[in-house]
Amino acid sequence: MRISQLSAESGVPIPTIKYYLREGLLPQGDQTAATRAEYDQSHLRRLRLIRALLEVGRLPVATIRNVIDAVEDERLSVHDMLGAAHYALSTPVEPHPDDEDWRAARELVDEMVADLGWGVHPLAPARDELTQTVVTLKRLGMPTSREDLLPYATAALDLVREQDITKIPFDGPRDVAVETLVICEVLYGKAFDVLRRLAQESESARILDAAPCPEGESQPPAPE
Amino acid sequence: MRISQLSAESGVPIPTIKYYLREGLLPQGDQTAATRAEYDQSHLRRLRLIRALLEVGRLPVATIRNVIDAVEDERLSVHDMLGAAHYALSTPVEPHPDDEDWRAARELVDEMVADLGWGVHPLAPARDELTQTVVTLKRLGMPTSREDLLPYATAALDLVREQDITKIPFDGPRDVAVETLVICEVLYGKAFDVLRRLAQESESARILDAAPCPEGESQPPAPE
DNA sequence: CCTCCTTGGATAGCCACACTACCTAATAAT
DNA sequence: ATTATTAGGTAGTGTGGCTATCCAAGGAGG
Repeated sequence: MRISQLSAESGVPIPTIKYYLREGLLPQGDQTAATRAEYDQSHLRRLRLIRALLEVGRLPVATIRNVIDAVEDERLSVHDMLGAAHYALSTPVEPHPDDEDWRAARELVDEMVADLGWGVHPLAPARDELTQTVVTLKRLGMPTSREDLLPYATAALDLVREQDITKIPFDGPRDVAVETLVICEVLYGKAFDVLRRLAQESESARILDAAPCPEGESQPPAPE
Repeated sequence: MRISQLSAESGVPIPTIKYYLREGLLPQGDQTAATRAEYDQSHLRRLRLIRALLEVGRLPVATIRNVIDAVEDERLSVHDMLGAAHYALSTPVEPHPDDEDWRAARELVDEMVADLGWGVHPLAPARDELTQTVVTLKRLGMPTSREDLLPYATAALDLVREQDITKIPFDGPRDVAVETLVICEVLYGKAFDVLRRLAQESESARILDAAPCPEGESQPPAPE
């Protein structure tokens, strides 16, 4: 398959594909001559993954490249490869260990993870991310205790255990395993996020409809 | 409080504050003279909210303005105001009703929402967002059925019912209600997202440690 | 063999976004 | 009177994700 076909089947313009090639998101095609390269289904698949992470997951290109680099680093065990993918997926946050709020929040996070018995790397960047979120909540006047966070943690664990993790083929080829993991994290993450918004709309409507506006016809969301 | 104090207390540079004022994210201060305006705690509070939505929630400035416009539109009932906030928080997605995959996915979404008995507006943009996600999952070779989605939906509803919604003061002043709702959606949403990643790391480590690498010392996430 | 089209490769430009710098005139504080 | 600060405005900056243009090398049809 040549680049024009790749473009036609994926819906991604040729210059954009070239850009992804330059950026290392897409592996080079099989170059048959100076001005001819052959692409295959794996490229199409990769391209679709890239677009999904960009458009649905809103991940920056640099993040996607980090994930891909981890997949293609043959020296890594599957375990470390998945770890690298997890690391790449988290938004880096610089810690403020000298800030009192930060230290308290970090302690809360670490204690909760420990109490739950989660086997998470002590330097996992997700710990910093969660810490940052807890600090921000405090600054916004909604201080968060372990009791506030625990229901979210157990719900997350349930979903991961019973849904996400069962979908990941740990014994298959390594690239498929990471790809599935990333898809689960990003796309099912998005799905959950949207479902949460839907549930919140439904619940707040339910509560307010105890005393609704006279002719309960709420105006539809005006398009812009 | 003058602008310099506002800047000092929030950590936001003065030019950025001016930018937010221009963009309508921050209400004008109480202008006491041509070159003097007074700001108060509400401005500080709003400023912190803006930064939280920008930095933790990664919401675009335009989205934040939409939320704020809804709050400040006195004509809206609390119900409609919350609806507007929900609408503003969703990423717009243009529907493709002529696409076969899209129609099937949309049907799946609508049926699921109906079966759950959720009182969601039929034109709610979140329906489109979820549809888009389901379509993308299919394109990536992970077709999604209602059974796949349901556990996420019920978990979302549980969390909203027992955590988020209980935090929202529906009977208080309207701005506080929306503000709390937005904080819940964005910040607790972020917290859940991170917790999910932590849970996933923990679970995949647990599975792979059945047959780990010889000296199970996984390398820490290399800092860049 | 000649012509034309596509491709790979490279450079430079574009646009949106979130700021950031600079300027001016008015004023408050000293 | 002098100095510092402010509101208000315009213009510039840096980053990110493309997009446009150019060029030379093939390959395919005639």
